[in-house]
Amino acid sequence: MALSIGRYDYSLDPKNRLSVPPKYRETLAQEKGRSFYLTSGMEGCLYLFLPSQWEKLLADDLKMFSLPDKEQERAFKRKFFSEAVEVEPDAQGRILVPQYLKEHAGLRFDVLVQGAGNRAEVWDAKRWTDYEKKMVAPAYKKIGKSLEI
Amino acid sequence: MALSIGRYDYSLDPKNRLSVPPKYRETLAQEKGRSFYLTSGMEGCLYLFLPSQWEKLLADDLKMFSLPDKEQERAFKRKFFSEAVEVEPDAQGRILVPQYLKEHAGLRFDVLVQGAGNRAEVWDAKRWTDYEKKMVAPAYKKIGKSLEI
DNA sequence: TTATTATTCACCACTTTTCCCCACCAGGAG
DNA sequence: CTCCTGGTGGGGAAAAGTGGTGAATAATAA
Repeated sequence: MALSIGRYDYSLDPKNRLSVPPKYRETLAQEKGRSFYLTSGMEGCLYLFLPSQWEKLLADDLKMFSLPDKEQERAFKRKFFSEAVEVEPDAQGRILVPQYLKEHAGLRFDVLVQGAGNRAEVWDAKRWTDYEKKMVAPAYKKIGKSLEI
Repeated sequence: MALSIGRYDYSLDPKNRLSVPPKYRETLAQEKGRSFYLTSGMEGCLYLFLPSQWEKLLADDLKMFSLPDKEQERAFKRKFFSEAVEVEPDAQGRILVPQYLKEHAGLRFDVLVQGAGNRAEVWDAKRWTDYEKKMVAPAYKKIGKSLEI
């Protein structure tokens, strides 16, 4: 399965359109579906999945949906499915970001699209730099002691 | 089978007509039946099924409803099925919400139609935000920690 | 039964939003 | 320089959301 890597700078235009890196679009063209799956992510970003990545997520990770407490399970599913959308790039390779996801990620004008392995992530530029300073750098230093690579 | 995802804002008009998202209507058009199935749901919302989703519910021998207490199970099934209606969208893509279901979900003017996997759900806007604060956020926090995403 | 009132539903109409397409500009390669 | 690719902006056609009217049907009263 295709791995999402790399970092790309884009701008979100007044119509909430966001360019997707050509490499991702190429990969998309080789897959069955024609749309990405966009949804809210942790730490205030958005997750962007290829169809194959999305399928895998549903098949593997979400087994944990089955919990003893069905009430909580419903609550989690509601958030998960309601915030996800299918987004098909236009002829220029741009996807449309729904208003509620734009707000979730605090997207303004400068936006980052970056690979994160089994998905890509969409970040507001400022939010990313803040997050990197506060979380990524310290964590990198700390967990380095127990990582093999 | 079609997975219901995404979030859409609509208004319930004075005649209790409610728009259905175009994507759901497209899917409906590709299925055998021409009607959705609408009934009362848990936590004060309404469930909206595509024909295929509804069929699956019945085909799985109704195991979704299974409870330790069989009398309670019967009681719940009775409510679920007696309150279910077939609703066919009109030329503008709106369905008619029966008065008793409107009351069950406390629908006022601002209404949400959102995907929940094996169904879509109809929520009063205010009721959803309250539910999200009280139930969704805690569940997400709890379950999210163990998820890889 | 008939007349009258209420309700439903198909159709029409208006406004806003969406989205498809074209155009422009910048940077890099040939 | 010229061609090509990729990012960005905008205009206009089409679709979507919403409200309303009137005919057909049902319900009720005389």
